[in-house]
Amino acid sequence: MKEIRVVFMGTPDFAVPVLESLIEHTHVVLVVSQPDRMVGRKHEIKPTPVKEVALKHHIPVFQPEKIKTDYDPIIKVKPDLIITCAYGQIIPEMVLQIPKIGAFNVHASLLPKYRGGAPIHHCLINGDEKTGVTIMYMEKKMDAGDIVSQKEYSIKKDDNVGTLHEILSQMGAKLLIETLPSIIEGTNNRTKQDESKVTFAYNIQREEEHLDLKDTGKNILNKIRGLNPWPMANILVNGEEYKILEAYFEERTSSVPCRVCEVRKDAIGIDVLDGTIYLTKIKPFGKRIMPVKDYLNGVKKEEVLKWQIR
RNA sequence: CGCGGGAUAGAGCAGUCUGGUAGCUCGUCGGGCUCAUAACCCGAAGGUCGUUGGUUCAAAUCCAGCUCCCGCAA
Repeated sequence: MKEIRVVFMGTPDFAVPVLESLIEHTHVVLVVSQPDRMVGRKHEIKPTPVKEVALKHHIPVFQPEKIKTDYDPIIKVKPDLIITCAYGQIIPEMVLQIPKIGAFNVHASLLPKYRGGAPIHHCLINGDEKTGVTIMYMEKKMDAGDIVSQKEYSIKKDDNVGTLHEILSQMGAKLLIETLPSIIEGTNNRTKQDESKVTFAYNIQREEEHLDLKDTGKNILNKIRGLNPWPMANILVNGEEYKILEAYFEERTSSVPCRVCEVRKDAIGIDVLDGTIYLTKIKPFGKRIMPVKDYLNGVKKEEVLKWQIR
C-alpha cells in the first residue's frame, strides 16, 4: 500500500492514531487540519494534534479557513484516497470527487446510530451496552455515506469518555488499515445506512452539562460518565459551579431530591429521585480535580450538610 | 494588555484584614488495644509559607515585579 497517495483530513486527538497508521502503511502526501486556534487563558496559539504529528513526519499541512471554497492544494497532490476523521468542517462534494479511488471517513459509532460530532458522549449518556467504529464512504450529507466496515465494542461498567475515546480511536485506526486493501482493490463491502434507524449525536451544549437531580440515579450516573473527563457534569453549590467526575448510587425509597443527606468519610451523599448519589470525585469551584476524601479534609462536615444545591 | 480565583508538610485546607514561637483534618512511620480491621488510643517524622526584590527591630502576613495552576469569556 506504500504507493497509495493519501490526503488525510482530521483535527483532534481522536484522529491521531488514524493518521499515524496511515503514515506507517501508505504514502500520506498532504494533511488537512483546522486552522490553529487560540487555546487557553492567554493568547496562546497551539497547533492541532493532527498538525503536530504531520510536522513530526515532515508532511505538508494545509489549514484552510473554509474548505468549502479553498481546496486547490488537495487537487495539486493528485491523491488516490482521501481519509477523514473528525476534521471539523463540512467537506464539499467537489473535494470528495478529487481522489481516484474515493473518500472515506472513520467514525466513532455504529452507524446509522449517532451521526454527528459527539457519538462517544451520547452512547454513554444513553447507557448503551455497546458502541464501535465505522469506516464509510463520504457523502455530502454528514455521516450518511454507505458503510464499508464496522467493529463493535462492549462498553464496560467503568468506561468513560476518556477510556472510550482511547479505545475507539485505536480501534478505528486498526479497522481502517484492515479495510484498506479491499478498498484499493475495489472488492470492499458497501452497505446503505438504514435511514429508519438514524440517530444524531450533536455536540454537547453547555446546558446539557448540568445534572438534573430530580432524575433517576441511573440516568445521573450515565450522564456523569458520559461527560467525564470532558466537559464534565456540574451542579451549582451555593451558586458556584462544581464539576462531578465520579459517583456511585444507592437506591432508597424516601428521598428529598437536591439535599445533602449524608457525608461519609470519602463521599458526599445527595438525594435524587429514587435514592442517593454519592459523589466521590469532584472539581470544586476554582480548585483542581480531587477525590471527595481530600476535599472533606479541608472543609467542615456541617458546611457540606448546608449546601444549597441546584 | 479580555475578567476573576489561587500557590502554606505527601494530600485537602486555616492563618494574611489587625506583622511577633508554623496550625487543622487526612496520609506516612513507630507503639498500644482487638479474634480482627479501612475502627479506636498514644507518639514521631515531615515546611527556606511559589519565586525575586522592597518596607520593618521583626514578614506566610504589608508593597512591587516574575513564574506556574484553576475558572469564565473567546
